[in-house]
Amino acid sequence: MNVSCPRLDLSATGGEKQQINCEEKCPLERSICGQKMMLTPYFSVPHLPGGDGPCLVHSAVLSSGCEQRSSQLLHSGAVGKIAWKMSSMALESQSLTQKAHSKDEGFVAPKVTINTPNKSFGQCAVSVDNQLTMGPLTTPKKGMEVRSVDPWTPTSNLKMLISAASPEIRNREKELCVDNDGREGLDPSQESENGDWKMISRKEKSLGLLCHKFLARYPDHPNPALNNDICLDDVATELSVERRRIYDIMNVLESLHMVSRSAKNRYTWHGRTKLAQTLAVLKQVGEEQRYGQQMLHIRQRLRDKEFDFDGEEKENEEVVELESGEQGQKELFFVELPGVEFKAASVNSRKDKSLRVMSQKFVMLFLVSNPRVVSLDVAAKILIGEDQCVDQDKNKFKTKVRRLYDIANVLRSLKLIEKVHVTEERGGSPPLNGSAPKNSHKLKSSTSECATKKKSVLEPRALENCAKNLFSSPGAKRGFTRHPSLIKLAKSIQDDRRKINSAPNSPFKGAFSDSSNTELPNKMAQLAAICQIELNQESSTGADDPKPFAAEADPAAVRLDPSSVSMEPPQAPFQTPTQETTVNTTVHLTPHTPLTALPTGSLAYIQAQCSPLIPVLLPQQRGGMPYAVYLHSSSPRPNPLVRPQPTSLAVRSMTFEDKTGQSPTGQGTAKSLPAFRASDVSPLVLKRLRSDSASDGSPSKAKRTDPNFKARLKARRGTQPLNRPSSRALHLDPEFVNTPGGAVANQTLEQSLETFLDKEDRTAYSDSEAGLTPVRVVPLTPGQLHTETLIPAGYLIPISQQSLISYREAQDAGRESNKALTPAYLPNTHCRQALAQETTPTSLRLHKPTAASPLTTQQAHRLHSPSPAILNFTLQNLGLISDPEGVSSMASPLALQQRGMVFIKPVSPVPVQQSLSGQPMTLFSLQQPLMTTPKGTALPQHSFFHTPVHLSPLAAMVTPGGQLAPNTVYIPQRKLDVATEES
DNA sequence: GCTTCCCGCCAAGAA
DNA sequence: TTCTTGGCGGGAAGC
Repeated sequence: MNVSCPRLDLSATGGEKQQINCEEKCPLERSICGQKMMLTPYFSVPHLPGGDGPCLVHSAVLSSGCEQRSSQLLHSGAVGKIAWKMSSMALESQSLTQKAHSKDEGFVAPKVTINTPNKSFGQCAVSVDNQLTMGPLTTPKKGMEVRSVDPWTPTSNLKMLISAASPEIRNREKELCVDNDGREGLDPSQESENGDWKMISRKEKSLGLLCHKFLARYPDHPNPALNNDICLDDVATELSVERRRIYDIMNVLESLHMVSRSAKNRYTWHGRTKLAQTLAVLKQVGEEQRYGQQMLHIRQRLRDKEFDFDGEEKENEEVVELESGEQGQKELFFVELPGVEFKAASVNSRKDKSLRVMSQKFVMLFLVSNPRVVSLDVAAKILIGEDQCVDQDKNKFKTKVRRLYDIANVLRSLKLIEKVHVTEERGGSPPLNGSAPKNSHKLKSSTSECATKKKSVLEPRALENCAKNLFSSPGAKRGFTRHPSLIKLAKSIQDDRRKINSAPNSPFKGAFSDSSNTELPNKMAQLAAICQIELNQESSTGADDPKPFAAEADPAAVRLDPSSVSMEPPQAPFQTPTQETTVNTTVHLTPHTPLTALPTGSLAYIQAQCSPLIPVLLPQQRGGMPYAVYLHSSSPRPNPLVRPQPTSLAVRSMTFEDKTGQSPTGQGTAKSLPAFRASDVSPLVLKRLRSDSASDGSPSKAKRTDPNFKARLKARRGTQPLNRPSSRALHLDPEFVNTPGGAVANQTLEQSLETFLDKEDRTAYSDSEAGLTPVRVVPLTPGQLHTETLIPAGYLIPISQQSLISYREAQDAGRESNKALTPAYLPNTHCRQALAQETTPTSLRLHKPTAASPLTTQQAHRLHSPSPAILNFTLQNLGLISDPEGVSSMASPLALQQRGMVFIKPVSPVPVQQSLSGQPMTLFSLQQPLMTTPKGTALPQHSFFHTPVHLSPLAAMVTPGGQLAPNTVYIPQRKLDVATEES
């Protein structure tokens, strides 16, 4: 059967945006809709709420079909400062062959076509046939829906993709196939009668999966010249769902301007062509709405609750939250894009509660939050506040959360956000008094989450990681971490580790076995040393260290996937403008940072960036997309910038990464902060904010062991925010805005950002001098992951090669920009040159440019060398990186030992330099001591394996005074925890 | 027990 | 009046 639907082949329109009469062009369409469709002309001018006028700032390049070219220009560095690269998920690029192929061509027709020569004529594959024979489609009635299981339909293709990606679903699909053998054509209602439909797992009927199916039908970048019309009836029929569900999807997609309502029951598919533009606009609007501010308030309240053991406080806080939420907040309606006419049916009647509006607001929260982790709870509160609902009750909150789940699921399908495990970083207040955390259920939830979800990725280590989380959680009561049963568990885990380490492929087997016996005591002794070191360091550098703003994670976070917008495989070594803008920022490594060589590996010790995660790069896996596996480190990490130690609570969360590659801090926060300090903000609020940030600089757990430090901490207690991610957190992917248009669109934002950054840094300094921790000092680098709050436990985070490369570029640019910076700004820059190429530990084989290669050697390194960002990220997480001015004591080999993290080559010892010549290097995650409470000062190093390497960034990093030592240094190593993707 | 979110009722509004 | 749209919350699956 070959159904030729003009909807899929309207190239005859010549690319003109014109009114298309279905009756003329599409017999099928005629029979289906018989109505005119208007391809959206891009003329109208949006009026952004709170804005002074039309928001055309971000619309310059994007719109209609110029994106592709713009993208190329941006990637080549010819245009703009921000290159929103379209990276792709390996899955997408590999599986969606048709889609990817289409993308390569720039524009493609909607994949609605069902051209299935081999299609079987089973009863189950009848959607199109039925359309042809049934005449005009009407609203599907219950029982009329047909399950489209034809293997050659787009939906089936999607199923294949999903099946390939998920063994669980694959198995389920197999079962379904078996079931359908005898009952093909059964519609959901019929199956329901038979019980089959209801037997289908709830997950398989999820809105996210449905959205996946829906998205698989259409290209990311449709040719505007073609008819990209969407008939809801068709979709509902072919996806075998009720239209109600389709509305949910469409509303969210509409909020992102991926679709636009063209007529009743009809939408026009825009794909991701406008996504970047939309996100840029939303970001701007979000900043205007001061969502970041509101989130801070709410988070602060939540943190206050944590410290307040009086449950009655809750009600009062609710009121305050509402007030704060209403503060300075303007009523926000649907944000339109230039040229996008909004035709929602009930836009005027329900817009305030519309799912699309909620979706936009939700996305805004990600865009303006730093880190881009948004708690559903917080989001719900904000949304409720906007609704001016004073008498909010739990029901309303629950309803809001339900809707947010719906939205989040769709956004996840779009790969704009993703759920992540977030370690509960209870920054604030280490229970010095030994009191138990108020939120014990969260602890349970976290651990449960860890035990279950991490299992899928790191199953062998699931329990271990959970235990590590427990021990690494500063927020958790220490007494708990010392509980004998946990210690016993830790030992058990260590035994397991020994077994793993004793594996034949472990190059350090002997060393580890030797040290295993004394490992625990030694580590504890080391921890004590760390306490002292960090305390000293804090004294010397103290508040000068850049601190992430609003680092606390909320209970449920979503994260934007770097590949969400892009379908292109990461490849280009071009520097993104966005990253260039971050040159002045402190080097903040994230899993999304480039795996480039370390030509100038600027390494900085960012105390606040310490996280319990040990990122392990898994380069070039899955279609060339490197992944980072985050393993929780159990070691006590000095984390002055972040709110104290994360509790070991790894709660399920979602991250929404900023795909703009822009630092949330740098933009959302930076831009919002000035307003914060404006006169319209009460001193109390400002103080709270500062105190909030102060928590970012909260001492590590190790520090807390110091009596003096405890006293200091105690004095500050109550003002320190909890860096505790909520159980419902979403994280926006840094790259989600990484689209060409977005780059241009955000250019303006970026330009204005630097001014704020400088301001903020200065302020931070003054705050530090005043005894307050700077609100925000760490401008995040593109694609960076806010480690202190965003701690995906056990997730494989795809790393865009592009972003990685971009990071390198950003660093380079950053160094140059730093030269021009005022001295006041420099201290917070934390960028330092290093003998990158010679010393960079790498997990990637260096690319040797050929004569024909247009790439320079440096570029080649950028492409294939390990990213300093990764290194920084890791080291920062481990607290091993020191800033140029910082005390170098932390960066001693001992510190490395204590952190238990090291970059090593499979064949060790070998100078890193050699590895750079083409030999692959592997990044290993070394296990951390489970015991987090340092009790001794003895620092036995003999138990550690040392890998002599030539001076590396690592070595340079650990060199006191920031001086590069031209000597080979020994990198202490501990147990090997070979983190592979399979692990 | 809590989180997550599917499901479908039913109301508002458009046709 | 019919149909579209989608707000809303019960309640169950899943953890």
